[in-house]
Amino acid sequence: MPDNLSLTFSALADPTRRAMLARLSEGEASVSELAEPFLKSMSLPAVTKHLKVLEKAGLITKSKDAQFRPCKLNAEAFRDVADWVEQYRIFWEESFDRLDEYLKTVAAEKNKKKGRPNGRKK
Amino acid sequence: MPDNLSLTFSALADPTRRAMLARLSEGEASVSELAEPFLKSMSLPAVTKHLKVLEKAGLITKSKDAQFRPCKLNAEAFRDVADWVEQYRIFWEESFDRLDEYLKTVAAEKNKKKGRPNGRKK
DNA sequence: CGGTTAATTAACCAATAAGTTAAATATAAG
DNA sequence: CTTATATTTAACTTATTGGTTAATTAACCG
Repeated sequence: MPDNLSLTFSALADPTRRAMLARLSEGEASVSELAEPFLKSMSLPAVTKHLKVLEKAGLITKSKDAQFRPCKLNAEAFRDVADWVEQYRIFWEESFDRLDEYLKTVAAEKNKKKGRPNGRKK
Repeated sequence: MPDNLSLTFSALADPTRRAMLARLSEGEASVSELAEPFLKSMSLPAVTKHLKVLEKAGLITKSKDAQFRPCKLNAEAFRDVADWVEQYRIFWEESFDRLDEYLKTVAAEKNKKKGRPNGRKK
């Protein structure tokens, strides 16, 4: 049983599902509305399965309206992803001096623990 | 052949791999250094495989230093994830009025296209 | 050179994922 | 009640994933 974040990332690792999320970012949609762009390339049960994956990952919620099942985005899962990636911001924002500085601070704390790896030959 | 973002999310969908990335956020590490916390629970070849997944996803790069293969984070893939999730920010930042407003604008644009789904019974 | 350490490759296995078609369920509507 | 629409479930297939052990490659060290 994978943890939530694993479920979420796993759900996002599919372009069909990401396209469905993109569609939902423009508002609620029923299963068949969501399915419409994909029916050339996959069956309806396949769509149902994708939606189930998104639902289990907490990325969407489904409700009932007559025979329809309107879906919408669920903020929390997106926030979880955003929070996770946030901790790496320093690595992708090109401020190499700050990064370098940062890496040195962590390294310094670390060297009290075990003096092995970072002395190299050459 | 999945697209890059799919590869990346897929690589992130595993707690072992995310732990490796966390370790690398504290600085470069060789394969065996990265492996160390996991050797109780998995073999070295398993670690190699995980690293290969991270590498193919562009999340890390490997270099050579004698018989060691120091690994480090690769900013771009993280930026891709951050950029992707950014487009959903409005959904997870609790400004429901703005969200509501936003959704209405998109809906308005949309209603010129097809007048079906949003009239409801009850 | 011969041994040791670091890491990878090969061959295999079990579980999961992503799709299929056919059948079933739920609700609305005539 | 019957039919039509929306969606899901079941059963099955194929490919991929994540792990294993055994063998191999690469580079250093005495």
